[in-house]
Amino acid sequence: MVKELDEKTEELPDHVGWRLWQASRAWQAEFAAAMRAAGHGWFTEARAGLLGHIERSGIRQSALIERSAISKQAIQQLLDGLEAEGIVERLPDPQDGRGKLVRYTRKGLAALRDGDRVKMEIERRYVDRIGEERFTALMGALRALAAGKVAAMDEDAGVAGEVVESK
Amino acid sequence: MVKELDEKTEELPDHVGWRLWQASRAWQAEFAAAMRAAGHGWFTEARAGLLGHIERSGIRQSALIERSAISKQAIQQLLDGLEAEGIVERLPDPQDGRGKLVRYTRKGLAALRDGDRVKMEIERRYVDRIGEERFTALMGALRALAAGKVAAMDEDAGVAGEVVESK
DNA sequence: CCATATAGTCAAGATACTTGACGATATTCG
DNA sequence: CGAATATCGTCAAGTATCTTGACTATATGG
Repeated sequence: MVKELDEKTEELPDHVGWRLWQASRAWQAEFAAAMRAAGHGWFTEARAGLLGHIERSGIRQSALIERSAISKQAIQQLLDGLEAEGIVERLPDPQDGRGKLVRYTRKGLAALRDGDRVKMEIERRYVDRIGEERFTALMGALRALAAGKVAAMDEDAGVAGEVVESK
Repeated sequence: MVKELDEKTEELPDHVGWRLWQASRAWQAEFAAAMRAAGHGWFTEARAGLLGHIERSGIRQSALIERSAISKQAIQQLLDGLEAEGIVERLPDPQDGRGKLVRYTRKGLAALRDGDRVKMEIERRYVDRIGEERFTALMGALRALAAGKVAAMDEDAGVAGEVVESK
């Protein structure tokens, strides 16, 4: 089944961008597969990213928009989908007649717990695979990279909107 | 303009999947921006990913499909776009009446050179940012992860093109 | 009260994929 | 040889994600 690429020794990419992409895709595929296996078939990457920004206690939709680097319309569409799946619900904000509160349903909270568990399992597998030391180095480098990216800005708050991104 | 997120100290994601995604996206954005700045306005992330698999000497479309983890139809659509932009051209394969050869045009080769230069520049910036040692550790860990993935999954023939090289 | 900003929605479209169906060519094998 | 089968590329249609523009409803600050 495996192709005999060896015969030609193709030079496949090995620069940092490719490696990051490759690793990121692999993680996402593993996570999504595990979530689907856990019965959360509605799970997608974009939704995962959004859910990561919704606190257990709920959040105002406008606040959600601020911290997710994508357009409010995109978020709305994602929320529409999640609401239809019964993961979150939207209630009117008693504090503001314009606003809405986004909250997990019970089903959503269960999914959240499974998500945390799956993440830990994947992380454990990663450590098994490459060793604790290497894994720590990986995380350190990735964190440093992320921090360095915003080193230009001192304001911690200003950073949040940018770094948080949608995922 | 700056939001006061500090007051709540939101716990932003910090697991390995998030970090990988974040780093991958940042790299791609940086690369695409630099390419567009270099006059290659047709450049997008998806196209970049595909172009990375096309050798200077050209490649059979079917071979391209094998090593790109997406469907052949998606690749075809990307190639359609690249062909329309004049980056690649498709010629009939003299060896196989069904097949086609995908080759860079002169314009495509120029873009490729710029791409290599940009990659090196980004890598240099990364090293400046987090230090040579950390960067080396990052690459080592990512390579190890990719290599370990092959051993871990065997039902993954579909992405053979992606992982085979890791040995 | 009025001007303006904010919260959310609706609509349309672009990009990057997917699956399914299909015709044309190659290969294998009775 | 010729028929079954596999491969190569294409066409068509649909999904997921994200965009911009236009709009309504509510809030806020002179």
